[in-house]
Amino acid sequence: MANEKKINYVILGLLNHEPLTGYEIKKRIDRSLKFFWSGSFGSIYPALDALEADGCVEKEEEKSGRGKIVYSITEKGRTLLREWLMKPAEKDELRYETLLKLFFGAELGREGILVHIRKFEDKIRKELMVLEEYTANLEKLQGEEEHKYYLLTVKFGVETYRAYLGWCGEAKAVLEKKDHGDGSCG
Amino acid sequence: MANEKKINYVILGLLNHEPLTGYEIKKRIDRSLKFFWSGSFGSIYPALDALEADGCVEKEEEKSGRGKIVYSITEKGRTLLREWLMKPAEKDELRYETLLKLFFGAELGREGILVHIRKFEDKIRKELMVLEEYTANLEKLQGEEEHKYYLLTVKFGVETYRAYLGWCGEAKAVLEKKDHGDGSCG
DNA sequence: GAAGTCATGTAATTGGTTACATGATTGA
DNA sequence: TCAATCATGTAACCAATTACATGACTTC
Repeated sequence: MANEKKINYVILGLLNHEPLTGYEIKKRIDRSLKFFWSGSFGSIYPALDALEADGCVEKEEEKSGRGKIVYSITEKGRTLLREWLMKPAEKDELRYETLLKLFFGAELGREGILVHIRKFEDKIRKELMVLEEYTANLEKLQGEEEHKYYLLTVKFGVETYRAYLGWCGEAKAVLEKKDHGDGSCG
Repeated sequence: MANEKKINYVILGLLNHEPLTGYEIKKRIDRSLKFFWSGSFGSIYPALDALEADGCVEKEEEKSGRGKIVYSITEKGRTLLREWLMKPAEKDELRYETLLKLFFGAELGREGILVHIRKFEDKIRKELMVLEEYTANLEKLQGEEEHKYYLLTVKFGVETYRAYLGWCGEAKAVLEKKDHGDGSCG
């Protein structure tokens, strides 16, 4: 009941918008929550079972076709979701291996670190383009209450990614300066 | 040997700078890596044992006083660290419960979401002040190669946190507009 | 008919945290 | 003397991922 598996709330939150299969839940996570949350099939399916046993969701098995299992939220589930939403967020956590390597950069040296930064920059640039596309689409499509909140999370992504790119430029400038060497000129 | 416990590299990276006790390693993590990495005693002490058994670190037990155990890195450890540093970063991951709640904000409503955003803003504002202090100190103290990389990670934090605060302002503006209600005026 | 996606699930593992237990040293 | 911090460690737990297994439907 009151366990703290966040995947439960992710599922309830998504089902609160529309009935979905486990597979579709996974897709939603990978598309819309991707940059601030994740979840695997290995956690989704067992969580759906548990939520159903608990009466928080209901399942409907399709008789024809592939026999997919569509879940929808119950009143009990909605209450649980609402209770969780009202509680303060417990953990906002960033875990960037790139920064960890950068922190220990003295052992690797300037050039090696630049490789990491350029790779990071590329990845962010691509993801930013996607998020900017989302922004444009969502801004056209305003109206539904839900879209407003979705758009805010996307804008969060856009602004932090822009800051990342600004930082990448700065970091490269610092490291590409050749005036005080690290022994590389022979 | 080739297991992927990141805590091993955190420890090796820190010991590469200076010999430390397990307790001091924990302090370093909580002070300097805090905003992009974490680690508990429950992972540090066992990892130190394993690294020692592996010949990657050496321990020296203080005979007098508290009998603390000071670890230092070996050549093998340094090699392992260097190998890891050269590999591309595998995972840069952000997991913000605040954004998750925001995403499902339609169920909670405007006021509830504003509470989360204000709390988030406060936390970030405080952390930003700390990071800005670090920046000032590190900029004075330039010279050591290590400080340059440390400073870059701090600057990353400063710029992303500033972007967060900018976004908070924008988000509050969107949600505080009272013109299109959510049923709150009776 | 092959590749790709849709679709559901399980078992083993993992990397880590939390909570607990213990005790020495330091400083008000 | 009392609280805070220094200091080391372990056992229980935990949420989640990875890898695997299976098979139906769709599209070229």
